[in-house]
Amino acid sequence: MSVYTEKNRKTKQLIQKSFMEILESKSFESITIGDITKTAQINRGTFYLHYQDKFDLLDQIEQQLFEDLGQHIDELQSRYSSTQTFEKEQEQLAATLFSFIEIHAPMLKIFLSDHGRAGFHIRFKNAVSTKVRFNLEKNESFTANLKVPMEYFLSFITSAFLGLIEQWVQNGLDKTPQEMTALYIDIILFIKKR
Amino acid sequence: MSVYTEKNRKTKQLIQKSFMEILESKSFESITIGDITKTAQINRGTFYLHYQDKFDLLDQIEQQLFEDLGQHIDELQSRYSSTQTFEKEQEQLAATLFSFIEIHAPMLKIFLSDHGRAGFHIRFKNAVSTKVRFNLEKNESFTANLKVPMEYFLSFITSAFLGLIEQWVQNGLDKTPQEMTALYIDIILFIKKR
DNA sequence: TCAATTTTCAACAGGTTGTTTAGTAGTACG
DNA sequence: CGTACTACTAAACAACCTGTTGAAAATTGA
Repeated sequence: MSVYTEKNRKTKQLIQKSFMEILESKSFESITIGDITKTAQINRGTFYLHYQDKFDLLDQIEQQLFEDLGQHIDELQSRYSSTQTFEKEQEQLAATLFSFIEIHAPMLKIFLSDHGRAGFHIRFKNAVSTKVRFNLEKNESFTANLKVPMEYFLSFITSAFLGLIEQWVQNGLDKTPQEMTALYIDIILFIKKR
Repeated sequence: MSVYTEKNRKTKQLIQKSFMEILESKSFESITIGDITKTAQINRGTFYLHYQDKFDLLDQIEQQLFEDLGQHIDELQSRYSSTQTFEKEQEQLAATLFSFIEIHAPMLKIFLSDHGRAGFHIRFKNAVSTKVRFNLEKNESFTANLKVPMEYFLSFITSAFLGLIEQWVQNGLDKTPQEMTALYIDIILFIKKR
């Protein structure tokens, strides 16, 4: 029984790996099921035994990514929560995000590019927003002093963060996650000083 | 002669209008040339007399949008340049951008959503970045004090701006461009005070 | 060995693409 | 007026991709 499950899992993984491979040189729009199964060296019909279509395939990869992201952040929260200042915690959150990005950089580079699927940056932003919102709302003085609607502030700050990520990934990860965190703090300080 | 040119122009416009119309209820990926020509009530072959394919069609609409954006900003620059402080000028630039967005909101709402084409937000960001960079580099004290690479700062700030735009458009333009400018300033002030 | 499961193979109808060829309607101009 | 030009139409074409099917083959379990 579990050998069947294992075989099933391996084929799905093979399909995903081949798919991501092709995605580096071809846009999602122009990739056909035939392209994928040819690379994976499996029958075209086999693809349909595992996925409804190529949208379903991408959906599942995306969902896995967002789940991983959530878990990565939750782990941090439970470890360091309330053992340090609010500012330090924000910094820690930033560092966690950057290290997550580093791990998944090849995938993110594609998904954020024009080879990916429309709207990914929005879905990614929402996934991050949920976590950031939770973190910010823990601090009462923060929410009390915020004069603008939370949704606008969240969209502002997570997009800004995503901007750094995009530049970083586009530059081929020219910095370490620690350097990126420092860079992020430097920008905030620069804005404060002006 | 000009009657031919005019007819040609009108057909292209009809195709573009029909295309944008369909794009509200169907994603770019799933739209066929047949969908477009059926809505426009023209022969399918006629489409190919004006565009290479649906990618070419979207490219031309996008390019027009970015040209308009550039012109909109350039106009502002030539009118108010150097007659006010750097900060006021930045504020003016923000206001100009928000008013441009308001005009093109229906199109932007689609292009930034999952009905659009992958990578649009990057291309849009680049178009805005070019203009913002020009504006920032005019101020020597600004560039002198900036410790982080300009590309990272630009990506950070234009993405943040794009985040506000996305939220605004998604909220169905619940504010005026003036209110959005004020909101933008409030966020900057909030970050400074903390 | 026999049954269950996964994958393969070939074929199918239906749809989309981009091109072509021939024909129609309107316009320009000597 | 008549000829040439232009935009568009209509229909057909091969090539390709889709998602599904039915039967067979290969792998694994008991």
